[in-house]
Amino acid sequence: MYFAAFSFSLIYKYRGHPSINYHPLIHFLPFQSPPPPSICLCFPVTYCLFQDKETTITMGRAPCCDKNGLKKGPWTPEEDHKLITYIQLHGPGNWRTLPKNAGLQRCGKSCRLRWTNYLRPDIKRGRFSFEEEETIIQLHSIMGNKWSAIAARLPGRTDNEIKNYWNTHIRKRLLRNGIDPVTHAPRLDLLDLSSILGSALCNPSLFNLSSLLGTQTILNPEVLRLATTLSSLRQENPEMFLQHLQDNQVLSSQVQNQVSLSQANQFQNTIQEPTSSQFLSPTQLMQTDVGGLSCQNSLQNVVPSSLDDCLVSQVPNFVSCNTNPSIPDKLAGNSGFQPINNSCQNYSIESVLSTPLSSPAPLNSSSTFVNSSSTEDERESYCSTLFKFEIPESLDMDDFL
DNA sequence: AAACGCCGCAACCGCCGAGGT
DNA sequence: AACCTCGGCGGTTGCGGCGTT
Repeated sequence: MYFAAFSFSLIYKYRGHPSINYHPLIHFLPFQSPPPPSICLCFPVTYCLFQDKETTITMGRAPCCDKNGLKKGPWTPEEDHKLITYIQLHGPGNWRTLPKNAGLQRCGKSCRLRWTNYLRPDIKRGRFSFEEEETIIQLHSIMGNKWSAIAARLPGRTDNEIKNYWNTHIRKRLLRNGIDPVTHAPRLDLLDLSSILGSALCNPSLFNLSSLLGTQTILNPEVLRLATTLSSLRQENPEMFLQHLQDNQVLSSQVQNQVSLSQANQFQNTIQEPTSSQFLSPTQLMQTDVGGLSCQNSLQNVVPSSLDDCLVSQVPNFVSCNTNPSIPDKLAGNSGFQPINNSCQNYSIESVLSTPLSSPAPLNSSSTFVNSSSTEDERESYCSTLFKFEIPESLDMDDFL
């Protein structure tokens, strides 16, 4: 297969060379036979601009390149031109000898990366589509950081590009939605759980501390400690309870209003019992923005039957890890969310907490994406819905992979 | 307008398995 | 069998762009 570049019409601002506008390779025409000489002449090949050192081979293959004196860093248009020209004529591969033959003072590895990640003619550039993003998320939930495998199912996208896109866009969006990008499960540790507790504690009919404490093996100890403290205060000293909530910044404006109302009524149970029609399904819960976490929303529109229900909806992956016999009935299974990792062998709170680059800041930060376009917002909303998918039990992972 | 800090992404680094000598 | 490179991969880095102050 031969390729010939025929258009440099599109402008590309070359990285590292702000003053140079070019695109190294916008279009290629496939040829079933060698391209006509006129096209070949457009890209004259410069052979062997430098002489390789003599390499003495005592065992194994000769070294691919001598790292001394080889250029590193951003590629220049001239280098791209040479590499493209050479590969047009000889095809990719044989990267060890390619730099020498192409007249490049680069390591073969660098040439291969430049070609596969940037210059290859079938690379699709531009923004990822919804479909591509959905595919990436779904494949990542199955394959993990197997970027090459994911890229193999996204024509025109390179593993490097997908990896970058994941780390810079999808990953952050998942975190902001309270979804762990490693396990694809909701992350309680990064949510504003104090708001949950504040909301729940404001409504005694909703709060089941004993059940919550039964989850101590899987919940953040700090959350449990806070829950215990608040529960005690609520019973013993409602005013101090309110103060404690405020000190811990656990009250949103809605919650504060609710607490004030409750306080005025001296914590009499004035809140109507919720009706089943008021409940959000787990799927709906997943679709709510973390900033308006379901339990927080409970004081506005929807009231879960208990804090447990809320937790169950948010923590499907913890269910299978539960070893506490006091909670399986509640935690075991009324979530419509299909956990990705049914096995908890390799899963732990620590693993979640140690997620690289993760930080609570982006999750609740409103500044990170202040300038996000509406499209970005749409993607975020859309992203939340991506976790509704289910993996068929019949799926043969070996075949799939 | 300048300084600063964050973000995105191309490129590099280091590791690994396969295979050549 | 030992040693080596190649090709591929995932993780990380560094720099230019850009928005904010």
